[in-house]
Amino acid sequence: MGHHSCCNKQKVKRGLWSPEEDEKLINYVTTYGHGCWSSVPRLAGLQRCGKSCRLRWINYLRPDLKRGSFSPQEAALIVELHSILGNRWAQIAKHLPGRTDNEVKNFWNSSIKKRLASLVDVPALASLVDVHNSKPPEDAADFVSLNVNPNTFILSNQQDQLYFSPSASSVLQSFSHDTDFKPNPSNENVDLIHHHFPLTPMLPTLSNTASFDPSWPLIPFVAPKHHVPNSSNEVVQDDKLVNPTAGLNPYEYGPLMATQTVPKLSEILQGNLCNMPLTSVSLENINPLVSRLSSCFPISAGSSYSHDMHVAPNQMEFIDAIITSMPLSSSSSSSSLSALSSGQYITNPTLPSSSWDP
DNA sequence: AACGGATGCAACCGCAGAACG
DNA sequence: CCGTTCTGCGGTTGCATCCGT
Repeated sequence: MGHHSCCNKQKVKRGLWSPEEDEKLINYVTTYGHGCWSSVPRLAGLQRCGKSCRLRWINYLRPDLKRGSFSPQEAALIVELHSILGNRWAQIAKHLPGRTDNEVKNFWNSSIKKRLASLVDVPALASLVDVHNSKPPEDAADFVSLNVNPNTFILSNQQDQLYFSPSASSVLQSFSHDTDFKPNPSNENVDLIHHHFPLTPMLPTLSNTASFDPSWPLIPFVAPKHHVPNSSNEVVQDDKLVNPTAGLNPYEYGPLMATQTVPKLSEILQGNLCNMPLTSVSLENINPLVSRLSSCFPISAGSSYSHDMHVAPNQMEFIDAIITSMPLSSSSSSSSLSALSSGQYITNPTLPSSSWDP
């Protein structure tokens, strides 16, 4: 293996840094700034390459580093951000003050991944990890849903991402019960995570099989006024969804009861879009998503836009939150919806948009 | 106590893109 | 423009430590 160009010019030391080397680097950088890293080792009196100095400073010596164990809140935030950003550790680390990309990456690989692994059966996870670590072909299907618990993981070929359903919140719980973790009461994200993590949605799988995940939070639905069951296997009891696996179109029934299971986000979105009163999104803009979703579900999207349908306020909040919390939402809700419909993003519906500031 | 596997993490590598001359 | 250098990033490695036997 060849070394970096700056390392070939002179004999450089490698491996762990000694306290003396650290002191030299700290003294130099705090006094003069790093400037051009390639000249730092010479000026600081270090027999290291500039790249090594930079890495040591950024990952270990910087005064603003937090160090120490990750808090459960930080862990939850990492899981959340990873579900959105994938392995873009530098981007994730920007949301965690005092943490480096290297630290976040190591934490993910050593701790979170294992905890998530404990949530699913081992052979399934193995295939998941293999798939996730490989680059999907360009022409692959938009989604590769894994044959585990389809509500637990979903893979997108757009960003090589692993998505988690709210069942992943048990990861957070596992961290909370871990005595290694030191809660950080000053973390301003505590409330955010506590309240919003359980609401993390997932993108739809390309499956029209009815499904549900008992861990999904309660998300109320309001049935269309005029709905008439159109197939023999649609069953309504007391105007409430009883069991999505019984062949129902769960988005057409409601409200759900606390004791009942809740459908996938795709079903939720379908229900919301069908009831959408066009307050914030035009039909043109939602068409890509509707057409995609309708390809998965046996209803006609075109015939479902009815202005007199009931729309619960929290339904619109839910959809609006999804739309506005997307990274691209500030420029174009159309592109955001397109991105969602093509599987590019998964987002926390109630995450404040400020969290996405670059 | 000794050993070996597992784990955590600092550090390195190669690559891509930006900056520079 | 174009070649070179620098910077930043993600993947990987290697070693110290931990832990179970």
